[in-house]
Amino acid sequence: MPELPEVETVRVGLDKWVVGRTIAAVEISHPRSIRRHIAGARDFAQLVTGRTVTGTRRRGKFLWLPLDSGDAIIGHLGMSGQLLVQPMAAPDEKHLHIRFDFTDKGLQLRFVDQRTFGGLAVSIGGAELPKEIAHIAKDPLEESFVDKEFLAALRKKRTAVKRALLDQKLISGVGNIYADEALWRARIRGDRASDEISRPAAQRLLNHVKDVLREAIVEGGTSFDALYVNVNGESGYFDRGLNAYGLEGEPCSRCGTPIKRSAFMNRSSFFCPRCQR
DNA sequence: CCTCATTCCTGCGGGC
DNA sequence: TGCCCGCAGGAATGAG
Repeated sequence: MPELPEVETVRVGLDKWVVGRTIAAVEISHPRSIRRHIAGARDFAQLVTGRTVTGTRRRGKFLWLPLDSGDAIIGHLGMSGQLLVQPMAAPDEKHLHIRFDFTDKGLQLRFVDQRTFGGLAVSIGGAELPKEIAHIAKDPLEESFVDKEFLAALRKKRTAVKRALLDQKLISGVGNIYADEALWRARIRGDRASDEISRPAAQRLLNHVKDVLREAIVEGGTSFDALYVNVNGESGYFDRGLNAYGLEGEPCSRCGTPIKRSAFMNRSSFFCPRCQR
C-alpha cells in the first residue's frame, strides 16, 4: 500500500529511468485513470507528447514529473497504482491503463492500477509545485517542514490524534500503516484527543513518524503482496520491521501483550492495549 | 469553518 | 466445489 516511503521508492526509480527522455506517444486505455485531468485524454496526450521529462518530485504521496514545457505529469498511486518501467516487448499487464513511449524507443513507462483509486493528470505550469496539490501540507521529510506548525495544528484540532496524522492538510505522506507504527513507537493510542496530547509527547510522536518513514525508505517500502512494487516490479521489505500493523493477536514486541485490532475511521487500527495509553 | 461519513474499485480469502 | 460477502484504504465530496 503506497504511502510516502513507497512513493519515494518509485520516484527514485523514475529518476533513474525516465529523466532526460522525450515522450513520443501516450496511450490511455482506461479513462478513469486520468479522471483528474478534466480536459480529457486527448488534451492529456497533446500536452505530454514531444515533451522531455526534466526531473522527479514528490510531496507526501503525490509525485510529479516536471516537463520542459513548464507543465508536469502529476500522479497518485491510490491503493494499488504502479508506475512500471518495462521493455516495449513486455506483455501488457492485466490492469495496464496508461502507456508512455519515448523517442529513444527504449523502456516504456506504464501506469498499472487494479483498483483504479490512483491516476495521472497534467498540471499546467505545475513543474515547480502543481496547484492541484497546493492544499496538501508539506511532508515531514521536507527540509522546510516546520515541526512547531504541526504541533500547533494538532492542539487546535478537536479530533483523534490518528485522524490528525492521516489528515493530509496537517501533515502529508502518512497513511494507515505508518500512523499505527508511529503511534505504537510513541506509546500513544490513536483515539486520544489530539488537543490533549502534551507538547513533549506530540514532539516525540512526530519524531517517530519521521523515523519510521525514513527507515521504511531504506528498506524500499512495505508490501504484503504484489500490489506495491518499485518501477522494476520488486517488493519492499519494511513489513519485517512492523510492530503493530497487521499483527492482531501477536505479542507486542515490547511487553508481550497481544496486539489488538479495532475499527476506526472505516479501517483497521492495530495497537498494544497495554503500552499504548 | 469544522468534523465526519460516504463513495469509488477489484481480487482475495473465509465461511457455509 | 462454488458462491457470497467482507475487507483492504487515499482522497474527494457533501451533509450537518
